[in-house]
Amino acid sequence: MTTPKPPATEQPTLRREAAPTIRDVARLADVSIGTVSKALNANGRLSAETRSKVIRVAAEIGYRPNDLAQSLHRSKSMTVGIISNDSFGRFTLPIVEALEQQLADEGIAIFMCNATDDPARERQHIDQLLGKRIDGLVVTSRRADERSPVGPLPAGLPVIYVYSQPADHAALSLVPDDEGGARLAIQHLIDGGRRRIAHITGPERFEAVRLRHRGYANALSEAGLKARASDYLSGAWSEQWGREAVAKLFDGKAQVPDGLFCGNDQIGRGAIDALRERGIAVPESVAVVGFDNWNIMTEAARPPLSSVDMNLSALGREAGRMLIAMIDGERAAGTRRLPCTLIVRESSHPVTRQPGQL
Amino acid sequence: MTTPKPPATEQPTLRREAAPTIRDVARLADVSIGTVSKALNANGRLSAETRSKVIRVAAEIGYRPNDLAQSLHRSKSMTVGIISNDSFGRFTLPIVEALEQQLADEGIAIFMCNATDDPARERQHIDQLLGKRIDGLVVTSRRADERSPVGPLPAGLPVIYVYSQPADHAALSLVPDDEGGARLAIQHLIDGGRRRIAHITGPERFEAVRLRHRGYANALSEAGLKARASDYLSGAWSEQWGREAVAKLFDGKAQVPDGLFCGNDQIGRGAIDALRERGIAVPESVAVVGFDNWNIMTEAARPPLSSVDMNLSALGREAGRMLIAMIDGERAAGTRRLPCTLIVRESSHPVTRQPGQL
DNA sequence: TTGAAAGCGCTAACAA
DNA sequence: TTGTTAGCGCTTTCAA
Repeated sequence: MTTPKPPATEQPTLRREAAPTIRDVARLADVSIGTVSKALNANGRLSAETRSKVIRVAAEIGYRPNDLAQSLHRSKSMTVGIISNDSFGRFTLPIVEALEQQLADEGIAIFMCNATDDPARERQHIDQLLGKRIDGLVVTSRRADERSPVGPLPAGLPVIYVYSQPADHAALSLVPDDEGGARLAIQHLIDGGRRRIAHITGPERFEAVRLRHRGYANALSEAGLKARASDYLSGAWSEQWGREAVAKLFDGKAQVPDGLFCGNDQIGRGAIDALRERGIAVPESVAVVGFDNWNIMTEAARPPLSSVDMNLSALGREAGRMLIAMIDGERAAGTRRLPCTLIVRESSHPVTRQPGQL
Repeated sequence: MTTPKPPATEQPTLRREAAPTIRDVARLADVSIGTVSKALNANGRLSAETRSKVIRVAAEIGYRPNDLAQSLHRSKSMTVGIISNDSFGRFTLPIVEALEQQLADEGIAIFMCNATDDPARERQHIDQLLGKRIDGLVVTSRRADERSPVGPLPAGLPVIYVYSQPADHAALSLVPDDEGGARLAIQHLIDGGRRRIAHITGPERFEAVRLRHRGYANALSEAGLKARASDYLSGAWSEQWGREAVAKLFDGKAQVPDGLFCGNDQIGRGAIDALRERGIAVPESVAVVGFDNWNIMTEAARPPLSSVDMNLSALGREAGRMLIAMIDGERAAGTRRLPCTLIVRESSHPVTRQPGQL
């Protein structure tokens, strides 16, 4: 006999089963929905018996409250957005990582958005994030320079720029203290007995280049040393530029530097390579310090390269802390510069005495 | 006279204004909520007049539908999670970037989670993501090897492992075709006239090492060339190992290779450095090819290093495509290997003729 | 063409 | 101690 009803239209696709709801728990535990809520959120007073029964049933069927529904009610989504106007890279990464950890501990999830230098994409992402009712926004960048502020954003939405600064300085911005980092490097070189220190760095359109140069110049003059104009070389952020700059400083020169402060580790590594190829001993004749503490570079250099660490993880952690505070209602604005740290490796060991010796 | 009611408790904190709701639009446009919904979603039939009025009002007050509420209704959150059991690094990044772009185009946002080798943190993240009712999950890793599957996950939740494989092979996994990539490199070296090709690579506990070695060995034997056991050197993924391996292969040897296939670009660069320091011309005497096409390494090498590109962006894009398909109900499982590409640079230019010449 | 209302899953205030 | 219910903001069906 023929089937009276049409055959069930069986999908070849896997139908995703609906997640259990609080209603399911209530039915199975034979209590009301309100009771389940109380039991699971441990708020109202409830008999221990009922509570444990509800908890058991919930665990059995793998019940997990729907955050979407909760958020709708609490008008707090427990999510934040992080948007990069440049793709996530070497600098952004440690920041995001630390930030993520910090926020995860508070139960806040992160939406990751990348708008590679495309304002339209950025706008689109912001829109989407606002639709998702994020509780806060973090803006990062590949370089710490100023950028046009994101927006427009609803008033009161906590926003933090990390490794990035809004041109209008209206929001909180967390960046490394480049100038202080440079000072650390120079002070260290001076302490190691170096007296003529050159600075090989990147393009001057980078604020970091200007700030590090300032730190270099100030630290030198405070130590009574001269910062000669010819000892400052601005070029590309590359190993090749490091090598070229060494050629400029050393080839056919009677007076040469005994210390090199490089604007990043690639330049530093190029410089070390160039010095070695000239038979100039590092650190005996010339000490070299880089910037970024990018271990791929610092540890592959021969000898390993001392470098200034921007403590980007700390920057990320601080961003997380601040964002949480701001979500709780605190206000903050302006640029905050967090300290760098010097990591000493062989390339800048003192010439006169072993490290640790008097 | 004293104020009868207590002074308004003014918070020093910025109170975030509630976002406008559909109700606000309805009130201001003097229509019903249902009408607003119809007008904005362009579905039901409506007078053009009403529609445009609603749209205008919505724009004026900056109304943006609350995705949370929408999701609650549609039981689709338009979000996916991406979780890395290792922090997001050099390999994961291009994948995530491409994936993000792919999904953003569909209006899907990404939750980024990092559980650095901590199963408890991973579990916690998964929990959170399930609470947020993600529509899909992507698992990535710093290396493409097998890992214990994430979970338990609700049946039917689309899951893709990218640059990572679940040990149980129950889910879809997208990884680069390491073996094919190695073949490309070897074929290229052979085409360039090289006859004795050594393979310097990383630790054998990496599946990639074993697969690339297989590709190397097979490509050689298919070309009628011998893969000598002594020409296969497994060590660390470092420049230093590249240099050491060259010492082993060349120092005091009568018979030396004329081609070097390196397991990654750091090894390749170390090898090039070591060859140059021995006065062995690259590519004239020895051609070198690396793996990863990490431009920091390939372009800083002297000469620039040819390298196999794993097309991680393509991997990410494909993951995005597949994830969307799976969210739409498609099923997929098993390991899928995507092709690599060879990027030729000076380090492997043919010795007998200029490239492009017959 | 428009409005009213149920319901998505949850919380919290109030009633029993 | 437990149950009932309004409502978070939205979509959609049904009625007007």
